[in-house]
Amino acid sequence: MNKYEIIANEMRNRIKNNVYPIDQPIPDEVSLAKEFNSSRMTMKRALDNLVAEGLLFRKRGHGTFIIQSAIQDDHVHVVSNEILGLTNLLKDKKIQSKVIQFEVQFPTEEVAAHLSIDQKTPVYYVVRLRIVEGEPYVLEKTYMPTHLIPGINDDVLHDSIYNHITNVLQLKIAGTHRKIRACKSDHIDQQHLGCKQDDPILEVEHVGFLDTGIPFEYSFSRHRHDKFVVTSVNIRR
Amino acid sequence: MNKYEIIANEMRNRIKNNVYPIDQPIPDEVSLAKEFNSSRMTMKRALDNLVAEGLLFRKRGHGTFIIQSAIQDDHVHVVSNEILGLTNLLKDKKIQSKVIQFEVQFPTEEVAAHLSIDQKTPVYYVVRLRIVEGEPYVLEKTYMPTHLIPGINDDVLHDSIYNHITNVLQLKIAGTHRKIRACKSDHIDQQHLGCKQDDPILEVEHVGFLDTGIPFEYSFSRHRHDKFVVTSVNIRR
DNA sequence: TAGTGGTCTAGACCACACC
DNA sequence: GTGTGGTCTAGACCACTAG
Repeated sequence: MNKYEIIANEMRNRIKNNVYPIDQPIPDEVSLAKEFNSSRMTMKRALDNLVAEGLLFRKRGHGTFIIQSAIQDDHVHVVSNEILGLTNLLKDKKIQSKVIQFEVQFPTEEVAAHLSIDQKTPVYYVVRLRIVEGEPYVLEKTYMPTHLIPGINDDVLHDSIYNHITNVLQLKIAGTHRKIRACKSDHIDQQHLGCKQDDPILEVEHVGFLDTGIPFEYSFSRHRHDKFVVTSVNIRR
Repeated sequence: MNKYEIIANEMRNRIKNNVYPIDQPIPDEVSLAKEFNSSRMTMKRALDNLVAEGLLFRKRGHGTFIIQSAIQDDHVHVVSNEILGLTNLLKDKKIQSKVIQFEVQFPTEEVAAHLSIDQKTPVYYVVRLRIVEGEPYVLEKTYMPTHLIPGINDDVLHDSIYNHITNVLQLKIAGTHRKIRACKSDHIDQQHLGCKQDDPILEVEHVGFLDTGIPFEYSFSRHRHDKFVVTSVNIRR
């Protein structure tokens, strides 16, 4: 654990436990740096993290303040935590996967473009229903270049593609680009997610890329509207 | 303009203009710092920004690489740019506002909690249809404590509440917390957004807070599903 | 082992807000 | 003016990767 993380954790606890008055600035950076026996840059970095979390706000020339509305609800960054795949995001829950479709295709122009490949490079097309604690949770449609992610089979699909990529193939996932939108549900959604005909879907379009910068996955995750919310925090700089 | 911003801009241009081979690491931080006549920390900070934008990725012990899929589409951070309100986000477009409802209420428990006030503190309740280039764009339902945001009237509502807050009241908006979800449209959505009965809605729940850390706005923005997408980029650290 | 990015330091000066 | 956060420096050491 780095020093700035240790300091950030301590400060987060203090703030949540009301050690600092909510309507006053917290102590200035120089004093805090002295208290934590760190340089001011390191102290600042710790506070930067809490600012990014939406817990603190800075007023240049004035001080660093607690965001009142942040203390009440414990908001979670779904967006930024979900890089690791569902199996790792919901570690404590029982997750099952039902494979609905699994084939090899030549990609459409759109899929090829998002994967940075040409249309003659074959891709896996996987449709899976992810079931969390016995409840249908999300329907995932995934395209992956076969040459990048070899060895996909039923065992992998029933477990976790992400674990296969990171543990078996020893590849490293670097990040994702996402688009979030609302859609009508189609009959496949209704059949597998158990939603009604007029229930909407929260769709997350997703490009995942490896630590080489190469995209390895282009997917559409279709969520029941009543079971999935994306949260985000934005602090002005 | 700060030095790290200048450097980031230059590097962004170089990357987008293919100055650096896409499958190779870009020059190392020490060399780049020397080239830009900066310290390594400042160089790193410039690159940090490009990493946050989803343009670059770092491999510790190896180098800094270009994310291939990032160069193709010019993805925009809707989430992080929208703090300033619709009028400022879509500056070049013609925006009209139709006031559908405007009253003063005692807040429900939920609204009071999100605004950090008690249920005896009156709030404005405003429902507005925002029309962009003549097309219905979003239906906004907004709660604001009357004592924090005084002087709301029809003129303000037809222009921009955000401009009233920042220019007239001279308050400073610090940031927002958001939740994004899909909903069914109700008859009010259908009537004003011109969507069909089975069209879904992309709803953004939103708490805005001032640079004092005090929440001033709790709102629900209901978007036509075919005209609004939220994008996000996530890079693992 | 050499080279890369990650962290941390101690100090400097600047920009801004309040008195 | 005084005190705050914002930026920047020059250098150090650590952690990781590749050959």
